[in-house]
Amino acid sequence: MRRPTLEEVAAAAGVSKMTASRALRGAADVSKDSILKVREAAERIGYVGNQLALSLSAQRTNLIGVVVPSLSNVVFPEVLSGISAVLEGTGMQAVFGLSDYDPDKEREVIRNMLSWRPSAMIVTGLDQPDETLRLLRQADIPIVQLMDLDGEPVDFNVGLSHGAAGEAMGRALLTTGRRRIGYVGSGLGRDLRAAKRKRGFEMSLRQADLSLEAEEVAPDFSSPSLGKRLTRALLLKAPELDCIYYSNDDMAAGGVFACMELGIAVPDRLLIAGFNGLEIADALPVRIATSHSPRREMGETAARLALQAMTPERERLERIVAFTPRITLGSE
Amino acid sequence: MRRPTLEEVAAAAGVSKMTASRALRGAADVSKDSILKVREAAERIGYVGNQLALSLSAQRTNLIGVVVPSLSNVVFPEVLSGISAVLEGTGMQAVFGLSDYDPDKEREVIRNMLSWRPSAMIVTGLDQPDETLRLLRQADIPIVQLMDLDGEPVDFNVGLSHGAAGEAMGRALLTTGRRRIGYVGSGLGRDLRAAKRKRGFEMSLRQADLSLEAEEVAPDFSSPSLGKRLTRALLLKAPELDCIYYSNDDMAAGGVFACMELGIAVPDRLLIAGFNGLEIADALPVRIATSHSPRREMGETAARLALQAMTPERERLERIVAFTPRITLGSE
DNA sequence: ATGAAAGCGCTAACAG
DNA sequence: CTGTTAGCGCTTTCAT
Repeated sequence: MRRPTLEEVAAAAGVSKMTASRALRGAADVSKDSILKVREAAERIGYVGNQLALSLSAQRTNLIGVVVPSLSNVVFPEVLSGISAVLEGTGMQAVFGLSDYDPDKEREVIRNMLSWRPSAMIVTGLDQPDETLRLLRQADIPIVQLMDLDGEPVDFNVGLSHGAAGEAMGRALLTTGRRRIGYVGSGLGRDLRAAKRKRGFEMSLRQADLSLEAEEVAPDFSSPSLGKRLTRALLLKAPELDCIYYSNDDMAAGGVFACMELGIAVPDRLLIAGFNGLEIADALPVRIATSHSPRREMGETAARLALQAMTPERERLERIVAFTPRITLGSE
Repeated sequence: MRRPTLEEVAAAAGVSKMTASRALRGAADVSKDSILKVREAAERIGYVGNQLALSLSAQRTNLIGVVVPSLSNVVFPEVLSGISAVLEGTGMQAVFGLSDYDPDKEREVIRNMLSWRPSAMIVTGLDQPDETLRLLRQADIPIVQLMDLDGEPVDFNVGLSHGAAGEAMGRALLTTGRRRIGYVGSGLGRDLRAAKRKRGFEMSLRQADLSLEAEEVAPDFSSPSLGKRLTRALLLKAPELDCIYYSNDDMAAGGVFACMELGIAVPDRLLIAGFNGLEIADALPVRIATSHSPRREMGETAARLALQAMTPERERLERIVAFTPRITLGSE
């Protein structure tokens, strides 16, 4: 049994398809009487409009495609929440896709999304392969590239420079007098932004004629457990470190736990530095240093930009919106 | 400039629209030669199929609608990852929506999704208002209700009984000899499943002629920080507690942090019990009790069920798939 | 204020 | 193996 169509609503209300269509969309130039009859009929029949037909006919959709690498890292759910919140009530609707940090998968996800003819796309990062970029350009819709800033955007760009963020953290840590510095990270092969932070960090050390004394990296996904394990391994190799930089706060939290178990005073003897400014960092019994990335704001900004870029206002918009993470060093 | 259509691909390849259509979909009964020509033409022109037209014409979509209350609680991203993973490669595509724990918003999100004519829906919980249930039933597609088990499902149901989970945790804690028991929770007004766990937990206490000695609840969203604050408040009111049950592991982690700062030995002096079995519980420097909920598996199962329910196999499927969370008490 | 006609881009069904 | 015809359910455009 098929779902009721607009035609059936119209018949039940005793008007034409067009009048029914206008009435339901709240268009001007429809008599109060028709509106009432149509609304009533639609309600009674249980009519739910068909967006497929609507979008095909109107030659536009209310869809904004959003592609993120994963949902396992809390950062991305937060970005998505920001996007959702801004879109709420605008009539536009976000559609999410996951790339699993895989460029091929990302390309296919994007291709799939484009086949729904979204009115804009928001994608993570600037490092897409050429073919993916070509797909996006040919779509001829506003494209927002999100999170990163170190590269050439296709269209719009909202994010922060991870290279600069790593460098800034390095300089900040050096001001505290720390000199024996180690690094713990994970998934640098796929998490290009974490890798950029590490490079920036190392550059700041070089400028002070220092370098990483020891590092421990794993290909796995980041987690407090992994951070804890790698920290133990690192401290075994290099017990005299007075500071460790982590690929992110999840890993850094694990570092804190390792230190608690080992009886190492944080931050007095060992300073722990992460990235993101996650909620958990606030709750920990000791303070860590971190860069607060405005994840939700970046999502909100991207969504707002996408909306504006669909209007004539488009030409007057800034193509690049740069955020700067705020560094806190904890109790030091 | 409009995007190229199938017609243009066909023209470029020197065949008819239908042959082009068949060639691109890899249908049988198309000559090798046509396939090659069409593929080449599509590639050259940069053709991306139009799902709107496809779905409208074929009278079916490859969409599965998924509605969850939020992405802030890591549990839901994990569920979504499970769903995504199962759908990968099946040609079906998940579309996510957020209800923000608001029944009205949930209804509108579901109504919106249904207007895209998804082939199945997966929604969180069993406690939808009648009107929402009516919408879902009238859609005449497989409906999977997820996470919860305490209630009457519309169609299919995958989850666990939160009442039973709370009760089981209560009984387990009692076997450890704890008698002075407190509770810390948040958002029980909207998080109906957490409220069910609390009720089950209290029931198990009553059966041992006990009751909660003290409790601290807040309307906010759960987080380690909130758990820490409420734990401090609770211990001020009731310092002799030997056990605290939390609405979930995020809150329980905050409880651990509070105890560390207060110098309270966990679990020796105070046993901390949460719910979910989150990754962070493993990394903490002390052990907490928790119920391990198979979140990813529930998502996978729901997706698998939705897929099967779209086939003739539908009649032979179990309507209810019950999971039982595994309880671990930590070092006790 | 309302309606009729045309068409969005594709596939199902039938013919060749 | 390939093409033709007839929609899918809606909106746009043009009449009235």
